[in-house]
Amino acid sequence: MSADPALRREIPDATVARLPEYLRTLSRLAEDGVPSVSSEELAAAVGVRSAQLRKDLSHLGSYGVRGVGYDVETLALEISRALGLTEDWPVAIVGMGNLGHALASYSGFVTKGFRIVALFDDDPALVGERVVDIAIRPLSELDDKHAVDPISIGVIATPAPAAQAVCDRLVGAGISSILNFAPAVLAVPEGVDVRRVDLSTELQILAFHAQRKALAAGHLGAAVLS
Amino acid sequence: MSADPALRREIPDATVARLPEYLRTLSRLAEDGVPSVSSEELAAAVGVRSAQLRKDLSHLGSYGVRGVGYDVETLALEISRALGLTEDWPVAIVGMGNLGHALASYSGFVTKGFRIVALFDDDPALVGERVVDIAIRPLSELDDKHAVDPISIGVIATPAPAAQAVCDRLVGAGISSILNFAPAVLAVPEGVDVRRVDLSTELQILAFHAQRKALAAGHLGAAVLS
DNA sequence: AGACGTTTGTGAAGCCATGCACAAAGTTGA
DNA sequence: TCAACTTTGTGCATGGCTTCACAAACGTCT
Ligand SMILES: NC(=O)c1ccc[n+]([C@@H]2O[C@H](COP(=O)([O-])OP(=O)(O)OC[C@H]3O[C@@H](n4cnc5c(N)ncnc54)[C@H](O)[C@@H]3O)[C@@H](O)[C@H]2O)c1
Ligand SMILES: NC(=O)c1ccc[n+]([C@@H]2O[C@H](COP(=O)([O-])OP(=O)(O)OC[C@H]3O[C@@H](n4cnc5c(N)ncnc54)[C@H](O)[C@@H]3O)[C@@H](O)[C@H]2O)c1
Repeated sequence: MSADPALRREIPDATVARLPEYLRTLSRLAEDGVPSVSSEELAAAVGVRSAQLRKDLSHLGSYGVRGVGYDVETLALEISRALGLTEDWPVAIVGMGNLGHALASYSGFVTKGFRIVALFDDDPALVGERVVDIAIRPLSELDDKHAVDPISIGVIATPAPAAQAVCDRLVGAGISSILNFAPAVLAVPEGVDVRRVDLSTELQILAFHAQRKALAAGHLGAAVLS
Repeated sequence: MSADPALRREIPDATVARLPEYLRTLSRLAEDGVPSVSSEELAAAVGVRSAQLRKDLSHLGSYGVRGVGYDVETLALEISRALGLTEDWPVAIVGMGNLGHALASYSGFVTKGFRIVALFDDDPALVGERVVDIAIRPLSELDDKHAVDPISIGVIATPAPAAQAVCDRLVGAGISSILNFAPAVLAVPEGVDVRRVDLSTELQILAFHAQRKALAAGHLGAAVLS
């Protein structure tokens, strides 16, 4: 009678980070009418080793069939459940500048259980504007809004100097999952989860490797060999 | 006479990923006129352990002074050099939709050696439009453009189905560093570096932890104990 | 029914990253 | 000049993740 291992065991962070990619690939296969895949095929499509894929999936339970592979629909459903995507996650975006607008009008994540329910910005010029049918409100209305329609995830798309203050408000309103686009480190109480997406960091990592490649190709070592 | 260790030794990926954050924090301290920091202070500001900070920095060389700490300006410069930010990195963006526009008009990364030199989009309605003084061109002009003004880093902001084709063109033009915003796994030849930024993945990881917290708080275990 | 080929699930080993603890190295003050 | 204090740089232990390799499990074909 032991239920879903996803809810009992601990799933390693590294595995959780890969599950969305597995799910996306499985969804595409399902659309294409593919009924089942082997770990080898799926791993190739995702760009990981098959052993890693199998170990990752083993943390969710045993949904494969030996000698055959995995049923695409079943596996997709199980990953969705493990990630919590069978539930509905109301999202609020704070900071409706360039990025906030792009995020709000982005249809990509509405499809997967994430639903934008509120948009906030303190600029009077923006308050009242409607984006995808949701009116932008001042952040001071967060609590009211929150009372009517709960918010699970807060997205911060304000400039960096405002990020901590915005974060504090979100946490104060009981939101414990935050996605931060501002280049700032946020201090939050225990139990609150912050993930950061940073453009600049990604470019800098690319630059590092590009430099290494340039040095390796151009002048080996760049310095004397001795 | 052994030169800059950053160029000789291997710097662990995990360290490279943290260097941009150290650099950002150091830049802020420099602006505030802070002359030096201890590993303890800097680590606290960035949100890591001081031991980890010291080990990370030790991969670049020995730029601290025992009993004192690190000179803010010097350390910032050394990290910049290690990351390759003392050079200039010309960037091209492909796909000037919502996200592409936001990226192009984002001033945040122009400041750090990254310079947007070309914008591409195949939509005739967009071609010719100027964003931050750069005209949008069709992707077919990539090679010409490239010949005149070299491009080091390509940013893909097209829909997922077009991503692989766009990627192939970029690689064909000799670009070996790619930042991909489309939810697609890109196949590239060896030596080409691809990093992906995925909104959806980040939200799904947040959802996973939110679900775990909800289960832990609400009904411990959710299933029978036996 | 039984043998054969295929693929999963997982112990075990190896690898990398993190955290600890301290000697070495520097500063300050007497 | 020397002792006391501070902080770095690093050897070592620890823990987690990845990869290997294979027995167990399943389907298929005769
Ligand atoms: N635009 C991009 O492509 C991009 C890329 C990566 C990161 N970022 C980061 O995302 C954030 C937003 O970028 P952007 O280009 O959209 O900036 P932006 O200036 O266009 O928009 C910021 C918005 O936040 C609002 N705001 C400021 N303080 C606020 C507060 N206290 N409460 C509520 N709203 C507030 C402003 O009114 C403005 O509308 C920045 O931190 C930026 O560094 C942007
Ligand atoms: N908008 C967001 O906030 C957001 C967030 C996360 C990820 N993304 C991803 O970023 C990508 C772009 O998102 P968007 O909202 O800007 O989409 P969009 O539809 O607004 O823009 C896509 C642009 O790409 C262009 N394009 C299509 N095929 C092309 C080709 N072969 N060559 C050159 N240009 C081409 C189109 O003409 C269009 O202008 C998508 O993959 C999306 O999933 C967007």
